[in-house]
Amino acid sequence: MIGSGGVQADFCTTCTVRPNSVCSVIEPGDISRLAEVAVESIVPPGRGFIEEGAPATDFFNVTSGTVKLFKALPDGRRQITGFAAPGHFLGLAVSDSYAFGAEAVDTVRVCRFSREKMTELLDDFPKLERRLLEEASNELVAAQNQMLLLGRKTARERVASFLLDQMHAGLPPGQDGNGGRLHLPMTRGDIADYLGLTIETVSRTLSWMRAQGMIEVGKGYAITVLSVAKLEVLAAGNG
Amino acid sequence: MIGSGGVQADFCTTCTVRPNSVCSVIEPGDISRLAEVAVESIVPPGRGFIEEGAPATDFFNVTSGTVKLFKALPDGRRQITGFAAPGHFLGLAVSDSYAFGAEAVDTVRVCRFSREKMTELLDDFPKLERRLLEEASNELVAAQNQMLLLGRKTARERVASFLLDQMHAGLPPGQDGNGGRLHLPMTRGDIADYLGLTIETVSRTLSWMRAQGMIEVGKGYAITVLSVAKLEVLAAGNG
DNA sequence: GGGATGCATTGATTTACATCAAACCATCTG
DNA sequence: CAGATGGTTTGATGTAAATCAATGCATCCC
Repeated sequence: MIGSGGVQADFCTTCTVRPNSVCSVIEPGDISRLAEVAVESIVPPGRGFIEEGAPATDFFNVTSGTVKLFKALPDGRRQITGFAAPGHFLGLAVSDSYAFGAEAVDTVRVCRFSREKMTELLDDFPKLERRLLEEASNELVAAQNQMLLLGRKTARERVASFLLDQMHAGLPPGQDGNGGRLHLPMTRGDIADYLGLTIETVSRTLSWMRAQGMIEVGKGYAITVLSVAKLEVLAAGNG
Repeated sequence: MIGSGGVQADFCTTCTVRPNSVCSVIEPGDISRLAEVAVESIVPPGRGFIEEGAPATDFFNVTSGTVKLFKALPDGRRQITGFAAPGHFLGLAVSDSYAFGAEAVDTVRVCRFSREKMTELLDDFPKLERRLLEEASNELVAAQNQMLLLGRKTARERVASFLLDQMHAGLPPGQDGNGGRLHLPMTRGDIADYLGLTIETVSRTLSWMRAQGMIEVGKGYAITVLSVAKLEVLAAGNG
């Protein structure tokens, strides 16, 4: 385990109030059970807290910030398999070692559980197991979409799909956020590693979209989507 | 639902004896419960039985043969997200429509459950839910590996990884099958759609591997792996 | 202020793979 | 048997994206 340090609170307080968090399915009366197993950690930007291949000792529940999950090849090539937002659950491995690494993009708060105690919890709270199955199913759908993207979409289609995904991410379905304003805490390098492209191609594609009047690229990590329709045409494989 | 026809038996008989099948976690005394909800279908080669986007009415458990799962873009580009072998579970969608299509590669036998009755089963048999969670976790790991392959590996690395995966597929871990002999029921087109390549590139890569003495390409669907070591070097990103 | 440092952007060139095209070789069918 | 069909292989050419290479532009720190 890398970066197991970081500030630690006595108890995972935030995740009991987050909707969709793992802890939120526990009945209020049983919260004390949770206090025995859950510890909150604050992970600074860039710090890794799950190392690919290391013994899988803990489960995590993200309560704030953004986490990048990735796999790497021996020569350093990296594929980011997903960005985990608050409510997301990490470390659901059947194997006894982690199949992926995890690193904080910005400042991240996670709720940490030991795996063996988690097993006990699962036995006692069937709702929790149902919730995990639901989460895993959703991730599977996302993974299949990403395979289609990585295997068959062009660079422009990938970036368009990514921006559209980011607009809907973390929002209840059927809501379009705040007028296309996106924050995107990750670097161009992270986006490239997520989309199976290079930094240069991501940058060029964003520049091209700006020239087409589809987006505005602001300072820092701000991007504003000006035309969802144009991006949707692109992402679907037309345009 | 496409191709919902096909020969149907009164009851899913094969899946109760298959290790790792969904039915196998049901206690023998409760098999009668299962008989109420499970129906076996035989699906001929090339026939689709799950249509992407159609209402998700059923769950399936593959009991023999090989199924290809795929997603498609409007213009016809296709990505095969996985091949489902016996024991595999299909249709675990949270949404009310299927996120992918499924089609028989060779002759396939599936055990079909209605989703609403499946929900009742889940309530009554906690073991079943545990088994599904395990299955979903394994698929998630496979999906992450595939994302690394699609996003970051070269054509040679992809084909090498595929052949190695196929050698271990369906076997208990730590067993190397029958001397490198592989059957591969799918066409070059299927392999291409699975690896994010074209038919021609798959064919050329296999020819190259033959020329390198790594494999033998037999008639029909037979491929023999002559040097696992060479393939492993390739798949890891060296060579 | 004046380097460093760490992203991001833009341009020139290369290349791995796709595309286009032609055989090849089974199996099937009238 | 001839011809059609569907998958596979091999070759010639094209191109989208990678690579190589500057330059820009913040923030940080001495």
